[in-house]
Amino acid sequence: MISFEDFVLGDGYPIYLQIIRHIKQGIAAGAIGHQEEVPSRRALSALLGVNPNTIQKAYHMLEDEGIIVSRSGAKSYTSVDEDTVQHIRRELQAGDTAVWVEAMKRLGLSRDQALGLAADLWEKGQEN
Amino acid sequence: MISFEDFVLGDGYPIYLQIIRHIKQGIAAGAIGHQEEVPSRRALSALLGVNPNTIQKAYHMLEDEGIIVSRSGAKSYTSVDEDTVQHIRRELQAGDTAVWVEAMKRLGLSRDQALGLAADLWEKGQEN
DNA sequence: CAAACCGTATCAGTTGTATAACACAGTTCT
DNA sequence: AGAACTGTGTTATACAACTGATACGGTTTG
Repeated sequence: MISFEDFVLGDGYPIYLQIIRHIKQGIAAGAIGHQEEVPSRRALSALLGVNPNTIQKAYHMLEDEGIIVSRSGAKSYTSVDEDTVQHIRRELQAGDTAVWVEAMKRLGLSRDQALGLAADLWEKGQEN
Repeated sequence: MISFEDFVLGDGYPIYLQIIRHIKQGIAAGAIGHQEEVPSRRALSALLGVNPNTIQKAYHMLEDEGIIVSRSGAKSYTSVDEDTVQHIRRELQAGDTAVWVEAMKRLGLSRDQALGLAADLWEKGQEN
């Protein structure tokens, strides 16, 4: 069963996109595997305090990407082969990093200044 | 006069927040100084192809932060002392970097893996 | 079988963002 | 003084995101 323990609702960003991202992150990090049970729409909506429709929207889009398989009436499961994992991993890693690099460049930082700042902030948080 | 040449409207992110960010980035990078003229609401709305009310909302919030000074009827100017510049610089640099570091940690990357990925992507773009 | 769950669908309502069309008063400049 | 700008404010409209409530039929389990 996929866990939503460390999941906290962000501010302005659409909830359904946050959920999609959370699951993709879990897959990329290896915390979520193949044929793993997904929380039901109702259960997750109750846990997060959001509307079931919002969860449905997120799951539906994940199903369009082939990451989730749903059968009417039954529980939903993940469906991630090795190619999918690699694809998601590249998508998230390279995407986020490119955005950050662009932001740092626009702020006028040099490569080493930016990397130094990141290295400093890495230690401030816990773990890794 | 503040330039909006290299400014392109993004996809889903609110336009008024993009405008606020663009001006703050210019100040943090040193491209925008003190007592610099800000494009009029009407002129900028025509240039970007958005509604004047959207520009007004962005300028109004910048005025609340003390970054812009507006006198009814006259042109608007920036108002940024050294403390403000430092504050904005920290806000943008540390904020973006903290978000990126958190994302990389959640993806299961080590510090060196993340920094290596960033260093690679830094070269791919132009300049700096 | 029957209860309890599940996915799926529809409807109306609220909020935030953006558009559109104005109006009014203060300023700058010729 | 008068024209052309400026900032400011109002109202109505549109759309996407999210909420709230409800319903239907399929699956699972005791």
